[in-house]
Amino acid sequence: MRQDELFALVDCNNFYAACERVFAPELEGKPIGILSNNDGIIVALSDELKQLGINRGVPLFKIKDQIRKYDIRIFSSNYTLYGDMSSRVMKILSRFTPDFEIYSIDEAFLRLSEFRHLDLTAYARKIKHVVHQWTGLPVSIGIGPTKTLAKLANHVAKRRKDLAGVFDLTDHPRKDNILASIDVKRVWGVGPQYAKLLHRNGFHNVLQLAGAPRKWIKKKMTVVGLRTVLELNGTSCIDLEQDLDPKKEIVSSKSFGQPVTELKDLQEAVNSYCIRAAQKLREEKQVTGQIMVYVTTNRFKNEPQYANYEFYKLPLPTAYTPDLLQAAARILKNIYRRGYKYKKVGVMLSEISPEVNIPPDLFTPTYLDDRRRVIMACMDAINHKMGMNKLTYAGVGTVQNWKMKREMLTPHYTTRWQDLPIVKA
DNA sequence: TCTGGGGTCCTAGGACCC
DNA sequence: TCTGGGGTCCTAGGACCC
Repeated sequence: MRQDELFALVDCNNFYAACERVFAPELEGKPIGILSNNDGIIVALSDELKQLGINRGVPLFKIKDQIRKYDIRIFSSNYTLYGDMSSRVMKILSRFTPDFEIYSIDEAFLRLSEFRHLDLTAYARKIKHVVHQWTGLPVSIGIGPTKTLAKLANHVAKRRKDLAGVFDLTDHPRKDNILASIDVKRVWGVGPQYAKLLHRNGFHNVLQLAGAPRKWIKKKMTVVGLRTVLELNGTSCIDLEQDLDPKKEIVSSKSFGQPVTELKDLQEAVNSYCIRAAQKLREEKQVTGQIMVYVTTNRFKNEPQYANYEFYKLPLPTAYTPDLLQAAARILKNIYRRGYKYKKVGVMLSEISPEVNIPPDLFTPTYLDDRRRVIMACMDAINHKMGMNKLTYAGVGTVQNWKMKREMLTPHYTTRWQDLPIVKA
């Protein structure tokens, strides 16, 4: 716990919508919505779209009328584009301090404790300016003595237009008034459930939450909630996480573009997610000791429902795709029931550990010491060079009835030569 | 017709052991 | 009538994040 820290949270405004806009300037001023996988719900909105009263999470089909009426521009999510723009932003931020944490695709925490002699608001304005100039993306920056307060300052920076996107909450003369004007649900770490609980018990604004009895908070919101309250009071409990620690589980799952009933189609989808999960595993130089597969029908539909899952412990930790495909196929056969319309299947790898830690086995060759690892490395190298899944397994099928919907996808402007934008003189 | 995907952390409670 | 106690490990579930 420390009292003398200073953090900035840099957050790209409406990141996905802004990325689309960078390469299609005619979208300036237009309401924009970005869809989830399968084009199901709105996951990101431009300010113009928010002003129309549309919220994150609303299903596309529910706003069809408004789309026509207000000329709303809708896009499928283009993660290749967003990922590439994100790494550009992060690279720029790293020039301003080596002491920073990439928190999500569009956010980073910067430790500014060593910069306290500077005018931090001016410094943040400069960061904002450079990011915008070099990438075309607008960001907001909040500054505070803890990560939680920096997040909150960022919220204020976004909401109040007079601040021009930068706000420093540290030692602010009107800090209490500001905290008192913000609902607890805006606090990092307070989700819908805890917000309800807090409201029920008379804690409505952030100032009230900061003054809540610590014992009660710990009892009702565990140590996580307690940390949040301490952070609101200026005691830093959540440090930067710089060395990205290896993942503890890897999940690959997607809803289907249309209902799937046949085991064969489910099997293809499971195979394809399995292959993807195994690739991620090897990228991190990890092996897995346990695989889980689950299936579920569409819970929103008024038709027979079924959901099930099963774990399988692998005899030895592995990252060899065929091992996982075999295990997954066996699980799927166990849990599949004929007669249901399936909406989604998923694969989860857990008990993940670094490949160098595989225990030596006297009798069975492990993933490390036989040729399986070499084969995987070859496949990964080829796919990396030639494009995703140029080389794959017959098990993923060729028809792919389950494939997800992406009907409104923009080009891969930054990562595919043939999609490069053309400048007309 | 159409409702996302991928993560993390914490706790309670059961199983098991001595 | 009496029927321990404590430690550890595991898992499921609930909360959160973007």
